[in-house]
Amino acid sequence: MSARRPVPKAAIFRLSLYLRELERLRAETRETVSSRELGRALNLTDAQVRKDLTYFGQFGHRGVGYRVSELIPQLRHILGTDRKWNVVVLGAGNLGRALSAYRGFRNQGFNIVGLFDNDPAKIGQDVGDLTVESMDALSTTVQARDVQIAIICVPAEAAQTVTDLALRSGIPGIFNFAPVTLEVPGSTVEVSEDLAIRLEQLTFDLSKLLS
Amino acid sequence: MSARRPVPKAAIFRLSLYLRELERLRAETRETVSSRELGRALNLTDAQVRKDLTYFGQFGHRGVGYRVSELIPQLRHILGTDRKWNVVVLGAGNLGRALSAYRGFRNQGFNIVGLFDNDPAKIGQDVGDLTVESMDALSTTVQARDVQIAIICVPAEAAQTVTDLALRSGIPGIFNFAPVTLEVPGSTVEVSEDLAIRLEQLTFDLSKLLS
DNA sequence: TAGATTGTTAATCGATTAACAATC
DNA sequence: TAGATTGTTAATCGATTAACAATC
Repeated sequence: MSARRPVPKAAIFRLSLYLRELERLRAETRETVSSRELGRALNLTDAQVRKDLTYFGQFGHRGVGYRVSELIPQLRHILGTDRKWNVVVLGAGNLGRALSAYRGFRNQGFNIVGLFDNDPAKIGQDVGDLTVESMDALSTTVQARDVQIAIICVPAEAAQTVTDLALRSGIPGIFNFAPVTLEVPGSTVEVSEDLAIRLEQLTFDLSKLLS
Repeated sequence: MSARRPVPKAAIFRLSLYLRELERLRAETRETVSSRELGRALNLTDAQVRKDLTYFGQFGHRGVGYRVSELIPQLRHILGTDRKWNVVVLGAGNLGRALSAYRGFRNQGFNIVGLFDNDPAKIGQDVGDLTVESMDALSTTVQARDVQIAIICVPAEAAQTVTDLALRSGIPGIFNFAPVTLEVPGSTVEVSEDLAIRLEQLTFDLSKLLS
């Protein structure tokens, strides 16, 4: 393992954008694409595209560009989406139920294998092809179904408790939608998404625009 | 208007985190908070907290810290959440229906005033206190209900078309959940959120952790 | 070959952190 | 007053961009 210079977090994000665009190009049966063209489609410079890719290897062909069908599996491998991930959704409110059924996840190799809630009124309800289970059953399910990711969709007050439960159950990855900063140990991975905050990024610009 | 040094985009995002944390502190009836403490709660340095705030003014009190009930309205004003925003949701699939009913938005001053879809089978359906309307009715609604924001929840293929329709209808702000890079004129504001990509940021780290 | 385009180094730009005088 | 903590400048760090030799 070489002493790897650190890869900017923003570069990882762009890798996903490249992959998304490449899959679009493949659907159009495009065979190659240059860094210039890829950048143009995503509002990035060609230098940025090449730099991001070379953090991980040499994927291009001088004078030619990048072969679409060659680069796609490479990016998938880097991003870890060349395999299946088993996911549980914790919290069966509006958002939890929607994400459980979201095709955007299922298409990308994420299997939603369980939906959990503490509310007795919700337990037993069917949501798509899932049935809401009790949080108490989480630990058993994680072992039985080899779960790697928990999507947290409970209210802010419950998020840390539910996260702790998920981690104790052996789930290493947390995708948090609750509007709270979670404390997780370094041996686990956490990504947070606060949709209201994202909307505030919009209103910040909008306020200036409309004033 | 002074020649304002540019504010990092990341700083705007953190402003929202400060606001969220301050509201939590206020619920606990805390009166003041220091930059050190605020940073600790959010995994940031105290210098970062102070720097971010001073992009917009002098809100603190030397020797004391920041008064919670004083800073909250200041941040709300900066972020544009000291007013109501009227929002329509375009696309009444799983995600669109969930976001239409999402309390996390409603609580923050976002009024969802319409839910639209092109599918005749969906038009007329009730979703919470909304009824799905035809996309054709969008333009009329925007004028009647003074809409500033459209949340795009249609499939990738339809997103640009629906966005163009929203912009033509006079909506200046686009919050896009479709997995596609939109083209919008500079006179409008756009924020994109690809949930599958966010999940890939998690699997990138997770792959390394589990290998 | 000539033209195109990568991979990579060096230069630039921007954001974060450290340090400390101001001051409550 | 002494202790705490801000606001701000300067130093550091990191990320982006420009430039170009390598090469298909």
